[in-house]
Amino acid sequence: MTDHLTAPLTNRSLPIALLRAREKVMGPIRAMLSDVGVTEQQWRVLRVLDERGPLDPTEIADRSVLLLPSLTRILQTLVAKGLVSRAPHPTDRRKQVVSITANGQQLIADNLQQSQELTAWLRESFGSQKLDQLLDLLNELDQLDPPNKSTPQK
Amino acid sequence: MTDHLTAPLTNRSLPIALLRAREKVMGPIRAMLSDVGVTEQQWRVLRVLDERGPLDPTEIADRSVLLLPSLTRILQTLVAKGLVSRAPHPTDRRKQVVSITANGQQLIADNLQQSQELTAWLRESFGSQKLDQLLDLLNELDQLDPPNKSTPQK
DNA sequence: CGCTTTCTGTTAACGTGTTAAGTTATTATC
DNA sequence: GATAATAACTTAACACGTTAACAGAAAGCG
Repeated sequence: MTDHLTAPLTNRSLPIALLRAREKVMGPIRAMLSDVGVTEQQWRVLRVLDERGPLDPTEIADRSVLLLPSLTRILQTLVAKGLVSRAPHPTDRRKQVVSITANGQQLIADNLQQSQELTAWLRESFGSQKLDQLLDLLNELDQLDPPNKSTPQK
Repeated sequence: MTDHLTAPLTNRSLPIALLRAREKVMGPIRAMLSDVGVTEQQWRVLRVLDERGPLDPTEIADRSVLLLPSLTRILQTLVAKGLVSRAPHPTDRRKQVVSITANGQQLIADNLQQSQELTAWLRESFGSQKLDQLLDLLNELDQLDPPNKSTPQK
């Protein structure tokens, strides 16, 4: 075995800690969603569209934390399921406008309560204050600039 | 659009915040690993084996936060690359013993410094104290029991 | 001992993550 | 205003995530 005097042990690794935490909170949510027949990612897209109204794919991808190639496939699935619809953008023919359908809204309405119960469970068992603290730290972390591999100076 | 008076906005959702944070810290690491020709998951497996010595697949999966079916494929790849080796378990013929090879150790040695630099960057730019606080919160979150879908009372 | 149950790992199938390349449409430049 | 960048997707290819089904081996039990 190599010498690890200076190697951060994997159990104190932020990437792994983030993975485990995500695993913990997503487990119950996935269970709920599988009953409805949508994946976690499809649910995120529906939620975003329901929250913000019609959007173009690029903005959907950004808000639901998906890459465009993934979103392309997901939208195809959601259209096939009749949960969203697409229309050409009025002025820019490269773009599309994606909207949630009535069926999509219904799916959300049908599961929102259970979703909120899971959120409430988390807030109770973990502690409201600590949860907010955690969210603040994560959001703050997200504001960081990635390490400069020769700072883009265009 | 549906009424969202009670729906937690996605930008205050813990699962999404965890995703974004993970994205932030993994970006630079992925860049480093792609130069070496191993994926993030393969790197995790190698790190674990290097840290703890030979292990059976189940424990590797647990420690590197992978599901067994994924690990099965990853180990096949790593064996093919000559970075790990497998041997039958001495007493339990269901099990295997997976070890990192000299090449695997060399790969880690070659990249450990850069990996640590990324960790150091994170600690500096985010703040050592906040990083520890974040890790503590995440680990604590991981200790929670999932919501009781009829508490397992065997 | 024979049989069921549990454990360990694999395979299969489908959806997503990630990178690279390709298409069509818009914008910038000379 | 033709041409070279850019932008908004899409497609393709490969790896992983997730669930379910499966095969072999060990444990529990009658």
